[in-house]
Amino acid sequence: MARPSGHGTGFETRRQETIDTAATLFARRGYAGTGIAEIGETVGLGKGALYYYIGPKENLLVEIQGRALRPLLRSARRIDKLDEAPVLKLRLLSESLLEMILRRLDHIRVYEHDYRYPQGENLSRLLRQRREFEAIVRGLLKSGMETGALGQMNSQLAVLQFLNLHNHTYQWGHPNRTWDAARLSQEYCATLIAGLGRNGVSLYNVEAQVREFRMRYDGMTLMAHDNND
Amino acid sequence: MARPSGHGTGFETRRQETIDTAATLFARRGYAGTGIAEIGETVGLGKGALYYYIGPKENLLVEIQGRALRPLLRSARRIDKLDEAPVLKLRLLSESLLEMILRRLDHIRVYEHDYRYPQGENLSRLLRQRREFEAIVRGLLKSGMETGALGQMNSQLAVLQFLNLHNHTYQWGHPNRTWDAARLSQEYCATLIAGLGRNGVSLYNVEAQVREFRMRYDGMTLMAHDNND
Amino acid sequence: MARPSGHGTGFETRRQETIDTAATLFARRGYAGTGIAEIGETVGLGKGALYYYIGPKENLLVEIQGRALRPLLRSARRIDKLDEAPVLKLRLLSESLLEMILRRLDHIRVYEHDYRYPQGENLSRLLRQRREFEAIVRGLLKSGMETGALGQMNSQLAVLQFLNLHNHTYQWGHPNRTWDAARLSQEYCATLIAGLGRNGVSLYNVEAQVREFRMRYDGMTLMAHDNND
Amino acid sequence: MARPSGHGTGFETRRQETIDTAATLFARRGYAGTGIAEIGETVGLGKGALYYYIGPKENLLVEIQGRALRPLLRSARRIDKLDEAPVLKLRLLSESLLEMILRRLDHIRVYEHDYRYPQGENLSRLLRQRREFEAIVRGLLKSGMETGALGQMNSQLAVLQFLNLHNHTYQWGHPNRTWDAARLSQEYCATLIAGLGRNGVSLYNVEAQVREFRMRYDGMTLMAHDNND
DNA sequence: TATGAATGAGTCTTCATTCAT
DNA sequence: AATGAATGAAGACTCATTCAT
Repeated sequence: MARPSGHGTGFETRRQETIDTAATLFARRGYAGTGIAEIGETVGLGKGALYYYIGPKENLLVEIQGRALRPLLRSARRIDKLDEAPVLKLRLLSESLLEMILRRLDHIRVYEHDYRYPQGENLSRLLRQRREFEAIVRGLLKSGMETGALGQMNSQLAVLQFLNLHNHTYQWGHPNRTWDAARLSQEYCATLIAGLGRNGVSLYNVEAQVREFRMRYDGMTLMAHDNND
Repeated sequence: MARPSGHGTGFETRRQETIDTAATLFARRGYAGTGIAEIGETVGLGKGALYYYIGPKENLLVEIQGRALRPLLRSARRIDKLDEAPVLKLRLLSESLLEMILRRLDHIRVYEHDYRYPQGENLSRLLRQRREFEAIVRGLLKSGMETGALGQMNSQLAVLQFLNLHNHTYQWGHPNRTWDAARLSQEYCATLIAGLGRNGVSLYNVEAQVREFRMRYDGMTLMAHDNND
Repeated sequence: MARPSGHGTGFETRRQETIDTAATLFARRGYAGTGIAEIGETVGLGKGALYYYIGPKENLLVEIQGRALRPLLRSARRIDKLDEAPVLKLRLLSESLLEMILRRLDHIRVYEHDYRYPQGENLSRLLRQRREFEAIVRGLLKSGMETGALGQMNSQLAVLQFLNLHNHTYQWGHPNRTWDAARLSQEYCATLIAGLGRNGVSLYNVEAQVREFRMRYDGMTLMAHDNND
Repeated sequence: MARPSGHGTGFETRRQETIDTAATLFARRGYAGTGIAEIGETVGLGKGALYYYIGPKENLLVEIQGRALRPLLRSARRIDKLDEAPVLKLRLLSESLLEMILRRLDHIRVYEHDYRYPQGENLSRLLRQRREFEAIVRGLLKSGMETGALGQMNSQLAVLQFLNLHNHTYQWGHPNRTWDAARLSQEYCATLIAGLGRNGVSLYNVEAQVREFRMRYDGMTLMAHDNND
């Protein structure tokens, strides 16, 4: 936990490399099924050094889950605040979520499978973040219904379908998959809008909105990337 | 595997109880995170006795996965052979799948999370069954498209959405949930039919078909229950 | 130990069969490496029944060692009492010993390898018998030297060579071996007589004595066989 | 097998000490009858540390057997290549073998009793080495017969007697025994030469050869000692 | 006579973690 | 910044033994 104050240049780099490796291995064999020694060998560090960089094993899990959830929440909040039509925001959120899932397949898999292991504050932080994300999705869906773009329905049922459709994608995705985040988002949202809407809101309608939005905010990225996640 | 020939009356009962317990514990803490000793304590058997009933730990996993997959495949095959409209069959399959998921939440969770642990023949059997189930779903979706009930689309993308929507439900379901399998199936299928269809195939249409089918085959159960699953 | 008094007809038969089986298995995988369960399966008895016939595992070892040592001692004593030339008696003892070794390869191997396992009275009886056998050999060797048939030498050294030569044979013998006990005995004794003697006592001399002895005591068996060993 | 690359100074020392201890214990109670825990306690290492030094239990057996067989084979090969009379070479080999047996009684006992336990490559290497040693002995015996120093006889029978006489010595030897390797070798070879020879080749002949050889190759050691065995 | 069920100590092995250096 | 050494609890699994029936 409390790391010694001063660290050399390479420290953070090494640390992040180690977390990367752990994510790959945890995804492959599960958190409980992966040994600290294996991680050490893969990154080329002795067991002692591992503890210098990471501390106890659970930290790895916390970091991995944080890497998935933190940027996701950040972009969800950013999108939520946009002054756009709810369905458009849903569509943007969907793509953002799928980008994360496809880009960090390992992390998501670990997050989905091994979220039972953290304990105490780590666990409650995790659940808090998860709930906030869901709340944003629920809010957008409700707004969509209020504007009439989506048909009236139990909002929890709507959230359920939105998240099922998106989150389970990690079970299928391969990095070199045919479909990228944009395409999948388009498909999923088309299904959800037409399906939940049941009133003929055109797919092309939303996609047109998306294109128009992108022109306005050219270059703006809704996903948080790289080093600051 | 080859259990010693003769066994008393209580043997199979005890054995099934033990598998039940294991399913609960595995669902809670994961396969790798649950100790044999813990299972023993919970069912009230010493480590030795556990091995008498079950053999190696992996057997528990195999049994649990079998309990989920075997009856699922059985009802999928049965539904597939019916001489009915593809979309109706999809709706029946959906309900059958959700029934299993809700009735055996523990088993499904174990199946989804710990399917990497079995090895050799156990693993390949698992994958074979999984693929067969998917193939049936894909077949029905294609037929649905051919009859025009569903819009034309990449069939893999359709399978993906069908399974995501259904399978991820285990992450939400509680036994005392508001929604039962019938209700969820109705919702999911409405979404998929309208969403994948994109052409106004009426929801009520399918549900009417379902009601009519149930009248004809009154009492017939498509889910395999009880002792033979 | 204290077996219930009355036993059915088959009891002793079954018991001996079980010991046979144990000897085979112990020879193959060692005493410590062979499980009670394995023995039970091989003879077709449940674990409970095994205890009815045999009692604790160590009994098997004691029985097996007894089966090897008891008849050996009996014939050694019988030969020792004969009123014949010492070297002839050595030759007869040699053949008797080799017969036992070749006929009961399993038992001898168990006896040689696993004699450390018995404890207490079992162990001391074993050692007592072993010493008696050696004493007889030593006595005969000494007499042979006194009569001048063998050269003078340290008698312990002579015993050592006699027993090494014979006892180690179990490591080589196969049931269908080219050489039978008579042939091996002839060879070994030729070596020992000429070797220990170092004075030209002819091999043929002894073998002639053997032939002549056999004529006189035609049909008499020096080895104790079968059920009474 | 593949030990992690870097190891401190004490590592190999500790490791060898552990193997020493294991040899003593295995000799006393057998491989299968000796627990890892017992070895640990005796050397003063926890179970974990034991695995750090040795790895799986079988490694101990392999090391012990190697310690006996490797130097034996090395000196056998060296002796075999000498340009001396076959019977002299046999006599040198005999002493070399007895030196090993008396110096490493524990190891030899383990080697003779527990050679069934290694598996796979370990087992086949063992058997290969054993056969090579026998082949050298057989070769020397045959040469001895060809030169007329030994009488004609079945060579397998000669090997049998040579090895029986030598190898079984481990059952008798104590470190503080009256007879050392040189004396025993002299005795055994005298017996074998006269016994197998049956033609009056003088014992003193060979011993004279030995003395003369030792003068020529003064200080040369045929046994491999120390750290490199 | 024989069995099925149960036990619990014991088997070898692995693991996360610590710490002196 | 990193390592080699050590620990000890826990891992899965086996085994000889017992006993009610």
